[in-house]
Amino acid sequence: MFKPYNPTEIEAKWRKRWEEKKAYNADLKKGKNPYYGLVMFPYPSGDKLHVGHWYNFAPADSYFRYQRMLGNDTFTPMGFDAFGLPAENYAIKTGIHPDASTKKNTATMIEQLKRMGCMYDWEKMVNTSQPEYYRWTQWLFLQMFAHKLAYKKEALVNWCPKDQTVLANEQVQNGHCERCGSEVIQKPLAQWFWKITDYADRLLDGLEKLEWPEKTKLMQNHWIGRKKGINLTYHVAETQETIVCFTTRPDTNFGATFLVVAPEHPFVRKIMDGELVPKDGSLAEHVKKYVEYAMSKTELERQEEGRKKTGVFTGFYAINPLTNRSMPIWVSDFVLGGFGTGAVVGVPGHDKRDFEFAKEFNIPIVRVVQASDGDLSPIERIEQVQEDEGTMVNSEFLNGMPIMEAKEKVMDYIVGQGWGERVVTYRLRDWLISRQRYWGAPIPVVYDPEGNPHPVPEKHLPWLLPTDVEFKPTGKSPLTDSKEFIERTEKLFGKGWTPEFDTMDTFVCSSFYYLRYLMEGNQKTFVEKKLEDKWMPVDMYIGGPEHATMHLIYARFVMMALHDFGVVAHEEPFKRLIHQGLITNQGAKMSKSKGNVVSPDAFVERHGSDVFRMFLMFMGPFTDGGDWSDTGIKGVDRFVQRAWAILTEKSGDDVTESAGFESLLHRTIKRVTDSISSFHFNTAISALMELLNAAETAGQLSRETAMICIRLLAPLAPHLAEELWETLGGEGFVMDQEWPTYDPAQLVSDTMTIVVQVNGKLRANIEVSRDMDEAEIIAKAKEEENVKKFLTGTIRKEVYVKGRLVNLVV
RNA sequence: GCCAUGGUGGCGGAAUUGGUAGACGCGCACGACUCAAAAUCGUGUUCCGCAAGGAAUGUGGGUUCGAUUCCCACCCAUGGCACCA
Repeated sequence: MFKPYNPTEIEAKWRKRWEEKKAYNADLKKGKNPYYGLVMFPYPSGDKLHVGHWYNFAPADSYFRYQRMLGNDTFTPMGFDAFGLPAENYAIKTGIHPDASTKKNTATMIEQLKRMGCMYDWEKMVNTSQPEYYRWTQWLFLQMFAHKLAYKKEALVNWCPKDQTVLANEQVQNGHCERCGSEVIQKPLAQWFWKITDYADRLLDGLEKLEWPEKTKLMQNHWIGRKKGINLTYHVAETQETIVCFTTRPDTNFGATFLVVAPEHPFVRKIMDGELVPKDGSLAEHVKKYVEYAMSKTELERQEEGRKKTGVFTGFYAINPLTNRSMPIWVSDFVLGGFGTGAVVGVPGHDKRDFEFAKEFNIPIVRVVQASDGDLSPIERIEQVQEDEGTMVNSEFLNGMPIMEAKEKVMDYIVGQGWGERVVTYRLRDWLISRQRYWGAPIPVVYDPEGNPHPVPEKHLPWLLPTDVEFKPTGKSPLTDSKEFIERTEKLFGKGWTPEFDTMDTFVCSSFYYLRYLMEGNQKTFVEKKLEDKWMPVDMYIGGPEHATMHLIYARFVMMALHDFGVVAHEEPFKRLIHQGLITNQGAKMSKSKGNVVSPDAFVERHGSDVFRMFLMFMGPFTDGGDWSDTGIKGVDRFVQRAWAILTEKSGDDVTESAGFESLLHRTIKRVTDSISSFHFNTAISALMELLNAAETAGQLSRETAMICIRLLAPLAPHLAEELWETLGGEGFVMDQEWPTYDPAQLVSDTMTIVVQVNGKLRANIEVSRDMDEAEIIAKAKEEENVKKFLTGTIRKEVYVKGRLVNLVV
């Protein structure tokens, strides 16, 4: 009596068996072919798991199951990135302690994750908010401190005067507080930094060896932003002053006609203070007025003004050493005080911003690069500004050289003359790790009565996060409230000693979690070297593209630093990386605040986990994502039921398939293999659907073929595959079986279909045997009725593509 | 503005060393089963046309016997960066 497939009952049965047999618990010491498959660990939000999580985790699991069937000892751990702002905000709103809400949320999420049927090794779970984890976050800080990679300095933070709190960049919208709308101000605060800039070159050069999406590598490249250029020193005429300008294009310096300094530049300060007086005294007043105006502008006002250039002449001139030309010195806010040297040399013929500025204030424009089309006319319109390529003109000894060659030549010359020095600049800035927040790992630092920082000795770790704290914003770090924290510090270090009240950025917690998974019961060291050597780097890391820069740069930096400290053997944490696409709902990212979060629970309840995860994979390529819609889930449900029916009811030992079917089976093995290994689960599923359709037409399957089909299905529908495997008498778990291989000889058939075109238009299909030669095939093609009909006039050309088509041109 | 990625039926999507565009699935239509409905199964389904045939992969051009695929220009969408010298 045929029984339809009942997912609820059967999925529960297999999950129980997997757990009993510890099928997913990797023996980190024994594994011979280590394969470390990792998905970015989730934040345990109150929204529970949504469809987006499933879209990320389930296909990743299918990929790792496939790796396991290829014979790898796969290790796929899971954990929680549990510190962070949402739990703290929730606490402010409801009074529920972040630790309580986090624990509740993680418990729920673990249950949900287990229902997915993923092969996570829960014995190795980590939770960054627990002392046994964050002691290592603090240990990392101590290492950074000991190796002089941690330092304290004043930095500006986004400050909301009404809410009395520091805001993250994402909480600032157009210069205003996201919650109350007040204007956000920049407030200086002494904070801890990690010197990621020391690693800028290595972070950049290391990208080459990584098998990451090119897009992601490019983003990191821009983020680090290495620029090679020169600091050129200009003398200010009739004074003892000099102004240093950074430029990456010294080759165009014969075309320099002005200098611009930022309003914050010391030279401007001297004019305002009356230390330097221009010949025309009234100019000093103008400078003063302009600087006041520029400094008062808010971010918002600057944006509104767009790109229109403003500025004033200072009354002073700089001398270009190359040409001896006097160049007027201007002040303008398009030059940034904090970048480069805070002064730029204006070459309006070959830089668009300089051009706009020169046009605005009638400064001469000189052409020193000939356009690639040979244009040598004066530059009058912005389209003529030649920025990228060309040949030098009007530049004495550089004339006739391509710009790259001229650049090297002129730099050597300038350095030789002592007018400047080569420098490399980076866009990357040091990592500010201090947060004036409660829900994070306390920075393990204490201050002596004189205010000097001292690291908390390792024996006092974990340096516990106090619990006697109010979460209400007061304008200070919440830990300032804790009596216990202050008493603890005085008791351990002495009277007058105070703890650091800031906590660490959660990106610190997530910068090394992949090492903490490799614990194997060991909690005594940060990471066991043998295991690290064996399992790292992560073979495949899967997560969202929003982490392309921050998390993925911080993790690389930390790994490199740990390597230099002698803690780990490898320098790069993630060998291969792929980003899943984003699932939106009505075009928007799913979030509780927008109220568009789709829960997977009802679908899983109704169709089972296998159907739901396959449906997500069938939607389209994994890297694409898409807008959520449940239309079509029925098709996958039907597929599962039909697969169950055919494989259990219509397979037998005494069946022999047709040659055509056997060939299809081998082509399917190839297609499924290729699809899964390139994360195109959608085409893997459609290939299996086609095979099933053919099997239905054939009526019966041999047992051998059925067992191949089940193995192909196993990574995609793990529960169903186990049940089928058992029903058909397979030994052990199907996920422990070998992945099927195909016979290349089966991929080609004896006959082939040749397409016949006349003038490029399809007119007929002919079946020919594989051994027919070109002349025979063309002759056969010409005999087709529908071909003859269109062969009017003489044949001018006959094209034959082997095994594919004939095209007759008349 | 710059950089990156993409644009294919009613819908999700498939197909690229240039060679039958629309696989697979959804939806829809018709039919079978049913008192009926659901479920299931079968047939059809890019558009225009009764048909023969023609048109069609964002738009316009180009290369080619042949272009979704290569080249040029443009439009649109998404993501990232943004006065970075």
